[in-house]
Amino acid sequence: MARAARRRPLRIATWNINSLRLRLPLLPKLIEALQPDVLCLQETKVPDELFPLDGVTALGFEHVRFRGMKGYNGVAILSRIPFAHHDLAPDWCGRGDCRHLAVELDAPGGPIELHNFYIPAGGDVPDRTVNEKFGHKLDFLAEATQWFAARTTLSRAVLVGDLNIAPLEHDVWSHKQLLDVVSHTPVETEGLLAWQRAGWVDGVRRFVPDDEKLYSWWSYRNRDWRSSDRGRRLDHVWVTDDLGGALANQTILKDARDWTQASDHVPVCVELAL
DNA sequence: ATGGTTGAGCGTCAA
Repeated sequence: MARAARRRPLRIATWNINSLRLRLPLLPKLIEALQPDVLCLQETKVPDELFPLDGVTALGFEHVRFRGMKGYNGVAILSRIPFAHHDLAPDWCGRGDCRHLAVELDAPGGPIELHNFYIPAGGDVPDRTVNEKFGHKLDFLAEATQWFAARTTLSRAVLVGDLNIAPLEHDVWSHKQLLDVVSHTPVETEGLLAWQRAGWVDGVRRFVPDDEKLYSWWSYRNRDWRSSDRGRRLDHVWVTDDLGGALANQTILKDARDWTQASDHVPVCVELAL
């Protein structure tokens, strides 16, 4: 009798790689562990003319889109499945600073709009009157929130990236001690959750209770990141409400923090049963 | 309050 084969879930991963050229040799380890169909990178730190296209296509990602600049920022989307460009979004805060890419994935069941964000870190002082970088971060957040809110027909979308905000109490090692630390201040966490509530589901917390500690980043500035365990969950995968039922699994690849010459962020992956 | 470390690319700046 004919029985439809159960389709393998679509896996979408995100990683702040903190220099693509330096850490290209680590990508096979990520692929072995997560088997992603789509991999979104942030902080590639490579201008487009120097992007290692041959290196990523050799890993099986035939469909690649990237936007980089010299020294800082930079995002890329590497995919095993075809996609079309999605170029409706504005130049956030009018800076041309390579913090966002979007594509329309040719996914089972219909196209999926995929957004890859690298939100400004925001500097050290959480006060926009003395720290312009914090103002930029808040402006970016507000602009993105408004832009998505205006897209009243948004459906079948996935939003990933280094959002540089740990929104929940247990997304940081000490809620009380981080309330005045950039990434966990109330204006940031409330802003991020307001954006999320306007149509998105947290694809990782769907599987992990809110009262359980969960991190995706550990600073380089600790002697022993694992024993001190002063982490924050800065990297996220959100899906629109209509895809919430397709969420099948999540993985935060904590082992990656111990790889040779590791990034300070680890990959985060979500499976969608489409 | 400060410092701790890493990357880009050669000054420091950004994180």
